Amino acid sequence: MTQLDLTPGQALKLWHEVAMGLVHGENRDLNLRQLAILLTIYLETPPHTVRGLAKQLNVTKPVITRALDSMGQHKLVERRPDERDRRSIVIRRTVEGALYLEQLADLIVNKAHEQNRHV
Amino acid sequence: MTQLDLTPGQALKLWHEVAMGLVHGENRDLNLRQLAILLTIYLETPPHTVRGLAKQLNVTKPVITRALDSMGQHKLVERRPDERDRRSIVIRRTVEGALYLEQLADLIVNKAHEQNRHV
DNA sequence: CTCGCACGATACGGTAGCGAAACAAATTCG
DNA sequence: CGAATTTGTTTCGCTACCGTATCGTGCGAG
Repeated sequence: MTQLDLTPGQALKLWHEVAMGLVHGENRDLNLRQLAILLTIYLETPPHTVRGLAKQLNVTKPVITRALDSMGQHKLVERRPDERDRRSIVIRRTVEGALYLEQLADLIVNKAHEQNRHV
Repeated sequence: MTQLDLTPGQALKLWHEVAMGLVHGENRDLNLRQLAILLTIYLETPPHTVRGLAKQLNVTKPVITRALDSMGQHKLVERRPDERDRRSIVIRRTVEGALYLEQLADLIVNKAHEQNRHV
């Protein structure tokens, strides 16, 4: 398995490069909180609900609702009713969301590789 | 020199962990854009001016002015007049800003090391 | 000396996000 | 059944940012 060893300097530089890449791109949506929500949905084991996400991220429920609204408009996630308990909804992944995170991963990986050349 | 090799999965997981750390912890209201500005000031070679930062980040000048306002309130950066050209100002680093980024670097490094254990 | 230009700051109108509180609907429990 | 609880949403008042346009000041060419 690839070991992940970073010096503090490398860490900041990597974060800088990626942040610059996101800012440069048309990433005008998706705030840091919303990105954290999106990543939780895609990386943690389902099912995901509003209250569950609110608890994991230590934010209030309306924050999740609003994040789902905006991310739903971009089709990055999908809301489905929970058949077992109709008070709840289940947040599901979408093809578009997976693609979006794939691009983010590529950005990070590429910036990390760039550092190897420059150092 | 430490090589920096990341799989896409590792990249997303790392970004997720760090984003969660920032969201969960006391986020200093620093926007992704503002963080990019702060990192540019600390990682790129000085001197830094409003117009220069605006160009590097591909944003308008008021964005820089406002970011300097809020970061200045937190003492993360400092404005100084440019003696050679009094129309310009020079943005300088502060002890508090360096400390803040040091903590950010630690967060990233720690999350990266945690991944080695879990994988 | 004057006029145009460059620099950073500000005004303005608009959008989006926030927390607290109130809300409707579904479930649970007495 | 009916009351209390849970779940997600909405409302309300507020703050933070944004981009465009404009301003005040300092510089510099003519």
